[in-house]
This record gives sequence, structure tokens and C-alpha cells, in this order.
Amino acid sequence: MAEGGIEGGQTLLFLTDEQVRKGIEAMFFAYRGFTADPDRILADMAYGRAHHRAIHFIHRNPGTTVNNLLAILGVTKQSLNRVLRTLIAEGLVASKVGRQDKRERHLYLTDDGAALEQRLSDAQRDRMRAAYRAAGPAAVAGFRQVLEAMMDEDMRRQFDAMRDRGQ
Amino acid sequence: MAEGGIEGGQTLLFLTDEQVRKGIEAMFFAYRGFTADPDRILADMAYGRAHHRAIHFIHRNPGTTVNNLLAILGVTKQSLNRVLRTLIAEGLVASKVGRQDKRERHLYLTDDGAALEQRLSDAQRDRMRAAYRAAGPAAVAGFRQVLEAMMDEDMRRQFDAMRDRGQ
DNA sequence: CTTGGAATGTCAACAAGGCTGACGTATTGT
DNA sequence: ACAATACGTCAGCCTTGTTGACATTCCAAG
Repeated sequence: MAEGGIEGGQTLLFLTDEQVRKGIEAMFFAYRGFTADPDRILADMAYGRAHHRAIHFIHRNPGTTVNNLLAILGVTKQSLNRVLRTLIAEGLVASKVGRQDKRERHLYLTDDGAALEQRLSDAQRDRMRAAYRAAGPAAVAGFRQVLEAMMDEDMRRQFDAMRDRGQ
Repeated sequence: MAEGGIEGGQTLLFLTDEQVRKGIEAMFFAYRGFTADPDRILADMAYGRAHHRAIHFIHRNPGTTVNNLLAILGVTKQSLNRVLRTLIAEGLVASKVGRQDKRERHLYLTDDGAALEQRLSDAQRDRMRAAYRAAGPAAVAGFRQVLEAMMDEDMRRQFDAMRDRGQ
């Protein structure tokens, strides 16, 4: 990819410990920015980052079961349940008993839930969009490539399973 | 940036909500992978992610003051102090009274601390290095560009201040 | 058909690690 | 002398992770 020499300086240098370490730090600082805007919104309510994650993935996978959501979020069911309980109690999420398998609960956002999702997403997307715009399409492609390579196998499967969903 | 058309399809498409949303999810899943390896190591000890962060940045900024570390980590002094107290008690971090300003405490890793830092860094760097290798130099450059654009202003300053430090 | 095991989800209790607020102690600079 | 700064600490709260115990439901083997 326009890199010239097969083992040019560039190709050797970009894997030095120092370069990799800078990448680690960039990831740390960027993730803080990444969560900052929704966190600010949620701080005013009784919700936290965990609620945001649940709402996001229920929005993406409407009708998902608790078990499925568990796999996506990578937490224990007890931990997720506490979050879901409050979201259901406050009318942001609807839980419907499965029709085939009555053990399952299928999760949907209510109108209120969808409204909050929108607010949170807008805040987070704005920052992401600004970063994308500043960096340009080529950089974005690279960004995505590295992130995907950084995931665990299982997570990449989850991630790919949600590909091309949505609007 | 070699993008040709001023408003080509690419340029328009890469900013769709859907694309941005996928970026958000990639960030979420990737961050999990990013922290997974050190977390596994730390789980066996009495330490957590907070200790890792402190150790990392003390390693990077030997002799840093508590106040400076606070700014980097973005937590309260009470929160940092809890972590620091255990690290000092267990002999991983040394705290030396400042020579010019005796109110300050300068922080260093002990040999034991440096050894743990190495273990944790190795695990995290291995994954990062593998991701870098898989994605290639051009992707890595884009990755870094987007991450930097995603940071808060203050964080970017912190990040840049640590540029080109180290070995 | 019954029954025992597996799957699903809920409740309870605990720990880590954020946070705020209040306060004490050195030390510094005005 | 006094106010401001740097740091440490105590107390108490919240979110969000954990494990353990339990109820419900489904399914398959006897």
C-alpha cells in the first residue's frame, strides 16, 4: 500500500516498543473521550455507562434475549439484570416473555427508551463523526482494521454478526 | 489525501450514521480486548486495572508528582491515593519527598514495580503488536490519527506531552 | 407421564473503584 | 504572619462488576 520497500525503515519502525506503547496510550486517552459525552448526559440521571451499553445493543438487536445480550456485553447475567431491572421499571425497556420458549425474555426499547438512545448516540456519534472527518476516509479504514485485529475472536464474531444491520 | 473527487461517493458514505455506529461498536469491543490480557494477570493478585494505569504512567514519567499523575489519569486524589497506598505498601512504588519543594512526592517504580510493569506491558503490547502487524503500517497511521482526533483537548495535550519520551 | 437435568432469569450480598465533602499537616510564597 | 498549595486520610455514597442461592421453564430419558 504505497509503502515502497519490502522491509523499508517504515515497516520495521512501526513495530518498535515505543510505537506500540504510544498506541496503547492513545487507546487509553481516546476511550476516555469516547465515553465522556454520554457519561455527562447519564450523570444527571440515575444511570451509568452500563445502562448506555444495554440500551445501545437492545436498540441494535431488538427482541434479543437476555442471554444473547449477556454474550455481547460480556458481563454476568446478575450484573446485567440489575441494569435491566431499573430500565424496565422506569419504562425505557420492555421485556416480553418468549412465545416459543417461555423462559426467554425478549427485550425492546420503548418510545422513551428509543428517545434516550437517540440522545446518547447523537452525543457519541458527533464526536466520532468529527474525528472521522478530521482524519479522513483512508485513516478511518485503517482505524477500523486495527480495532478489528485487536478484538478477541469471540468478540469479532459478535461484531461481525451485527454487521450491515440497521438503517 | 489521495481521495480524488471532492465529494466522491466514498467521502459521502464514510460518514453515514451506520458507519459511525459501527465505529462506536468496534471501539467498544476492541477496548475489551485491549484490557483483557493485563486484567487476567492482575486478577490473580490483589490488584486491578487502576493499579495497572498508575504503574504504567509512573513508568513512563518517573519522578512524576502525585498532582501530575492525577491530571493524566483523570481521577480524584482520593481514588488515586487508595491505589498508590497499596502499591507503596507492597513495595512496587517508591515515593520520595521533593528536594526543591518538599510538599511534593515524586513517584518511581521499584525493581519489583518495574518487573510487574514489564509483565503487564508485555501482555498488552503483544496483542497491540499483533494487531499492528495484521493491519499494516498504513492502517496503523490511520488508527492513530483517528484516536488522536477522538481525545478531549486536555487529553491530547497530555498525550502529546509524553510524545517521544522513553527508550 | 413423570421426573431429573439443563437453560433462563431473579434476588441477595459483597468488593473494586469511581465520587464528594471535610479536615489535618507540611511547606511555600506573599 | 497568613493565604495558598500539595498531599494524605477518614467517612460515606454510587455504579458496576462478582458469586451463591433459588424459581421457573423446557426437554429428554426412563
